[in-house]
Amino acid sequence: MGKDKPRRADLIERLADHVLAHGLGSASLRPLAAAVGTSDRMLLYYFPDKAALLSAVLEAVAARMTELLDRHRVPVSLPRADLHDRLLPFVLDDAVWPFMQLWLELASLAARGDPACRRVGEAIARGFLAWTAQQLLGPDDAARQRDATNLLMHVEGAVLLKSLGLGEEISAAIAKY
Amino acid sequence: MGKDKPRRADLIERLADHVLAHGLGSASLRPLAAAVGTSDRMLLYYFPDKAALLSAVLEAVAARMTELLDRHRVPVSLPRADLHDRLLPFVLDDAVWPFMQLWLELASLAARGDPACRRVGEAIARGFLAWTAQQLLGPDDAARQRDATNLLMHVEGAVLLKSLGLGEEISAAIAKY
DNA sequence: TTTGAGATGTAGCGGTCGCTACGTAGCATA
DNA sequence: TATGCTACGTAGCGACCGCTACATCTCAAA
Repeated sequence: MGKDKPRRADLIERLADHVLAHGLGSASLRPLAAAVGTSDRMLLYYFPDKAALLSAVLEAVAARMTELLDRHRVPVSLPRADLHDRLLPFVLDDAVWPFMQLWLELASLAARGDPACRRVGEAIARGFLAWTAQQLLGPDDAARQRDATNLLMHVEGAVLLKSLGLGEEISAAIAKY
Repeated sequence: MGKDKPRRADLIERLADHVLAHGLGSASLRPLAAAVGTSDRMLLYYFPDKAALLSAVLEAVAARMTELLDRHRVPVSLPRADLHDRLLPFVLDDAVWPFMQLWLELASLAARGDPACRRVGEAIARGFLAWTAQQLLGPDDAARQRDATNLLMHVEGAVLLKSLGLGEEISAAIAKY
């Protein structure tokens, strides 16, 4: 092992770039292949089928998201309001926004029953939840988990509203939260 | 006027049923036509093109959503926590869930730049916001608007998390909110 | 030098997509 | 009866979809 794997891993990373930039909706084999300088024929040589390819790509995206979150971690526990004030600008930041766009698309497809999107999306969500709970001040784990869930609800509601053009209303509202 | 319009209006309502049930992702002309007992040929007879058809259908869906909200309105103003406790079960209810699925899809497409989804989605969101602010107790309009935005962020974050299978975590968390 | 396995190009299959050309029933009016 | 408009069926176009058959090329091992 370790000989032909690099080619495949390299493909996955570059495909992840394209999916983050353009979404799953325009992730057909031929455009995808063109974007990474190969052919649909070769994508189906390295992956059994399109679903397997997308699963691999989505897992790579999830890994990047985890890395982004870890880089944003602070070594101390924070009160809920303080973590909220850190987290909300993070998810609305331009650098993170492609992930949030894909995150919305995952949620939309999962809501319609797509099993792969449901699986990857739920894993990311639970990771996000654990990341949040771990940095939260609170009397016990259960309380931190509840606070983290509420915090996440608020933050991801902001993502949804921003995608619909309510960014200014969010800015006006969060100062008071 | 008023002669051939009924046929078109009837088509829109039945198409709205199908879009609510199956989403925009599977809203191709031929399946859509089959679902309402006609042909793609006739859909493009009553509508100039697919985009116009979907715009009309989405506006019909928005009208239904507005009607649903109005039926859920209470004649008194409520504190934020009380309105929250009314609103959250509403959006997570099975009868409303098809609207929320479509709502997520709209947000996802709007985030990628689809102008029709952005327009309809933003209109629904602002309607939702006004509906909420109007039922909220508060010192002035600005404060009610801020509270309504925050409440909406929380509630729509719940929609997103539920679609990914975090329904139980939400139930556990909202009791403490 | 032969051989064999991985890597790649070419071409195309059957299907769905949005959309259109064309013909023609039905029916109200002149 | 002749005309003309609305409503609709049939058939198909060109583009794209996921996927595959088949021939070939490369290059290292035997």
